[in-house]
Amino acid sequence: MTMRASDLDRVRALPLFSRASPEVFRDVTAGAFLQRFPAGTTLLMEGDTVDFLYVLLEGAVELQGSWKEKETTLALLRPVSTFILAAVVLDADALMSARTLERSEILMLSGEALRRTMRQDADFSFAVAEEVSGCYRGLVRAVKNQKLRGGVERLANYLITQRARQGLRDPIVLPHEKRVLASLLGMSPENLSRAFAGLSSYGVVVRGAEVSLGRPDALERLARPHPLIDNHMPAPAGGAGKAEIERWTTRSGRTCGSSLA
Amino acid sequence: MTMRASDLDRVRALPLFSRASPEVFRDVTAGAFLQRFPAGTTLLMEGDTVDFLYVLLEGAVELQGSWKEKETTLALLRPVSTFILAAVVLDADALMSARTLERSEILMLSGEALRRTMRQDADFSFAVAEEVSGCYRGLVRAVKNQKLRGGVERLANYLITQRARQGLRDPIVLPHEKRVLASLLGMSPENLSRAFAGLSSYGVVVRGAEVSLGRPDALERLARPHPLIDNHMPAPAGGAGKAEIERWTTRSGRTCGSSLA
DNA sequence: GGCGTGGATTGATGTTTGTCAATCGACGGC
DNA sequence: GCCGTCGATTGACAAACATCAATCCACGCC
Repeated sequence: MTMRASDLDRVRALPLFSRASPEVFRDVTAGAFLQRFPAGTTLLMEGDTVDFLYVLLEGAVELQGSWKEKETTLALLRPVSTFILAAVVLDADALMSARTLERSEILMLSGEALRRTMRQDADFSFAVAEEVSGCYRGLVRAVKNQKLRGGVERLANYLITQRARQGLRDPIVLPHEKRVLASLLGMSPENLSRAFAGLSSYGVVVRGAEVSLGRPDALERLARPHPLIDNHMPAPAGGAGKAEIERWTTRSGRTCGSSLA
Repeated sequence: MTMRASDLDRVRALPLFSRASPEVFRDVTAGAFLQRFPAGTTLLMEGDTVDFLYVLLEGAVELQGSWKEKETTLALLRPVSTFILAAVVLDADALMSARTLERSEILMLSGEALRRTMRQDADFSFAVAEEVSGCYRGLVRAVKNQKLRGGVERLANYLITQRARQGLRDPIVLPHEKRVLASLLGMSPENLSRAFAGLSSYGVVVRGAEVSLGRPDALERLARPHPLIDNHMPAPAGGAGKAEIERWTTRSGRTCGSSLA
C-alpha cells in the first residue's frame, strides 16, 4: 500500500503513461498497490484470471509457458517493465506463468480501472495499442529467432545483443542464471555449456557470469545479427517500453517482455 | 478501386469495426482500395515501410520471416483476416513478408487514416488494442507450441485443431500445400511426410490433401492438446478476429495471423 | 497421348539436440 | 572449517531432425 513518490515517477515515465494526462494517470493508478515478493514466488499461474497489470519496479521476473511437465522461458524481465498487458486488455486468462527470480518490488494496477480508462481516453487507448504492438513485434522476433536459427547462433546473437545493451562493455555480465538463459534460448543447460565451449574459437571466454567477447567482429560473422530479428537498442536507462524499443531503428525502451532481456 | 457492397459489409463485420460508429468506419475506410493479386505475389517484403492495413477478403496469404537464405512461415491467413496491424499502429517497418498463396482479393486501408481515427475515437482505439492483444496471444501460443513440442506432436495437434475448425468432419482437408504446412510447423517437408507416416499407428490416413483421423481419441492421447496453447474454436464463419478467438474459451473469429490457420 | 514441371514420398546419411550420469565448484549454514 | 545443496560442466549415448538423392505421382501444356 505504501509506495515512494520516486516509484510512482518511474511508472509515470513509462511510455504507456508518459503522455497521459494527470487525470488519466490518477484514474489508472487508483487502487494500485505496491508489493514485495521473495525470490521464486509465483505471481501468476497459466490459466489464472488476470485482475491486474503488473509493473516490475525492482528485481527480476520470468515469464514461462508449460506443457506436459515441460517448461520454457518466454521472456525475462528487468525493471521497469509491465507484463501481461494483453491479457488485461482482453480480460482473459493468462497464457503464461510469472515468477520472481529475485526479490522483487511489483506494482499492481487494477485491470478493470485500466480498461475503463481506455474507453474514456483515446490517447491512453492509443498508447496501450502501441505498447501491445511493441510486445507483439518482440514476439515475432522471438519466433523468427527460434525457428530460423540453431542453438549456437541464438547464443551468439544473444551475446551480441547483451554487448550492445551493456554499452559495449567487455566483459559482459550475464544477467541471469545459465539454466534460465538456456530455457530462454530454447536449449538444455548442458547444451548451453557446449554452445559456449563451441564459441571459444570465436574469442568467447566464459568465467562464471562474466563473458568476454574477445573478437566481436568474428562473433558477428558467425551470428549474423539482423535488425528484423535482433533489437540492438543501446541501453534501457530506467526502463523503456516495447513500443519505444520497436521504434528505435524504424524511424526513430522496452517494457513488456521479450526474449532479448 | 471498385468494390462490392458485400465486401464492405464483410469488413464491417470484423470485430475491429463491428462496434465502430458509422463515422469512424467512414473515416478509416476513406481512400481504401480493393486490389486483386495472382498467386505468388509478394505484397510486402521484410523491412518495407508499411503504409496500409491489409484485409484479406478472398484467397490465401502467407506471412513469413527470413534469415540467411532460410525462410519460415509465421502464419497462414484465410478470409476474412487483417494483417500487419501492429506495424501500422507503430508506423514501423514490416517484420515479416506477405505473399499470396492463391489468387487473392485484398483491401488496403490507409495506415495514416487508421492512426488518425484511433486518436479521435477511444472505442475504436480500444478495439485496435483488443485486436493486437489477440494477435499477441496467438503468437504466445505459437512460441509455446514451437518450444515445448516435438514435430510429431505439433502435427498431431494441428490435425486436431483443423478437425475442430472444420466442424468435426472426417476426413479433414488440408487447406494448404504440405510444403507450406511443414514450414508453418517448423519442420522440413520430408520430415512432415515421415511425421504423417508415424501417425498411421494412431489411425491417421493421408490421401492427398484429405486426411482421415480414424481414431481421434487415440490421436488426442498422443497430442495432448491444451487450451492455453491450442485454440479449438469451432468455425470462423465469415472470418472472426484474433480478439474474439482469444475470448472464445476464457469468458465468452480470428483476424490477424496465427499458426492455427 | 507424350512430356515436362513441381510437389510429395522414401531411403540413406550426418548433424544437432536431448537425456542420463558423474564430477566439479561455489555458496551458505552449522 | 566442514558439509550439504545447487548450479555448471563434461562425457557417453539415444532420439530428433536436416540434408541429399532418387523416385513417384498429379497436373498442365503441347
